[in-house]
Amino acid sequence: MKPAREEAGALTAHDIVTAAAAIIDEGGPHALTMRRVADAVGVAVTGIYWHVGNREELLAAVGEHMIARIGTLKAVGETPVERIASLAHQLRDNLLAHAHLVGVVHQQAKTGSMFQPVHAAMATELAALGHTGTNAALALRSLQVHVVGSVLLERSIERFGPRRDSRAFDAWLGDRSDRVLVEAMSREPDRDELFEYGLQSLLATLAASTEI
Amino acid sequence: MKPAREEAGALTAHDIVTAAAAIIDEGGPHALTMRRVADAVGVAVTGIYWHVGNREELLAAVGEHMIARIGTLKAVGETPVERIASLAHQLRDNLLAHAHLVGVVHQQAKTGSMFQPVHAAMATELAALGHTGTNAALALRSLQVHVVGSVLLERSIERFGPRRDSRAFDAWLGDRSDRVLVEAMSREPDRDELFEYGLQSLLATLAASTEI
DNA sequence: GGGTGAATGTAACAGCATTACAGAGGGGGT
DNA sequence: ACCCCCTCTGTAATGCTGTTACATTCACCC
Repeated sequence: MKPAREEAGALTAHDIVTAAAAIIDEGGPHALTMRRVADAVGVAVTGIYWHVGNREELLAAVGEHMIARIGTLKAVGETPVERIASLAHQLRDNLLAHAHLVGVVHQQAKTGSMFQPVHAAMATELAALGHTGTNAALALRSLQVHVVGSVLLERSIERFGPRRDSRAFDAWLGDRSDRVLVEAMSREPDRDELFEYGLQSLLATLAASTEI
Repeated sequence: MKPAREEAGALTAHDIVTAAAAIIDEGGPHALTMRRVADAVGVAVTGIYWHVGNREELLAAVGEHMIARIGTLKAVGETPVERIASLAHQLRDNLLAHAHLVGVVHQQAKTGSMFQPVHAAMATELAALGHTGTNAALALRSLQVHVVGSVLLERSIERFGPRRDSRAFDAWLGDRSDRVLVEAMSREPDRDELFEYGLQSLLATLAASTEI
């Protein structure tokens, strides 16, 4: 019998992985079902198992795919601090574009691999600031925590939409005088501003400890 | 017919929620099955639905349970900065004890409610530092991002154990001279040290902007 | 006793991951 | 030409999941 999928006779594992990545991209890992992947590539479920083995292995392959897609970023700016900041921003933008896939990579404890090129680039700038060895490693990891943490936090908020918790505002009203603070906390936060604040804090301590 | 569960004739929603929280605590949200909850409290599956309605509603109730359990923390220390740091540490310890439940709360976008008491306590200290209004709100949220981000990152690492990615080390070897940095990055990070580094960075910027 | 509503159990449905098994198709050996 | 083996795909089944329609028990009130 003629196979259902007309063109491109051979079904490759790569096709499956890209289809799976697309499904996860819109709908999260929860939406990734083997049946759906099979339908997407036009094949029976068992074909998926033949090529990728498992759902877990499929997720692992999707993670590798994501890691490869990050690619190399280019540091821009005059000072080392500016260049580090530019790397962090580029990375964040890249990750936010595929926030669900970041979660997949992270759940496989492969975040380190994903960050490796950026770490290498940042290490150069850190060395210019006088940070090397374990000191530089700590700084790199702190930057990583901040970027990944921000992206992961943003992801799950998106998922549920801006469903504000009404009690928050009321509870704050029982507080003391700072009306502006209360009102600011009851609004949606500006995520870019938040990311920038933490990033600048880290960069400031880096610059400060240089001068010692 | 006599019901299977002998003691405590009345099955309350509270029993179900605590059982569900226990299941999630060891095994993550993935392990929360309606049938498993039913077995845990010694009742048929439909009993669960009668009391809590839904799996989603059950998760929401577990989230509320977790929020209530955080309780009020007590700031200790001489300076406002020390007191804020103590609050952050206490909160982190509390959350780490139930890291899976933090994920549940966060996925319901109710992290704000969970943080409300801590925010109130921190706001007092921030005011002592001269931070009020939108400025203080930004600082509070940055602290929240750091604490929650750290806990969430730690959670998924735990889940998969210390499965180091072998390529990371090899890739770094192709780099330039800093052997100490390479070796430090290939080791497991010290999470406490990492948390402290980011926290102190935030606190430093808080203290610095006071003096302006 | 009769009714009324809360609480529970039985049994079923659809969807999920996974797998045992049977084929189709092609290439190589004889 | 024939056969066999390897790669790949489909059919059908198993056991898990959430959820619900329905019947049943139990306690209380009139």
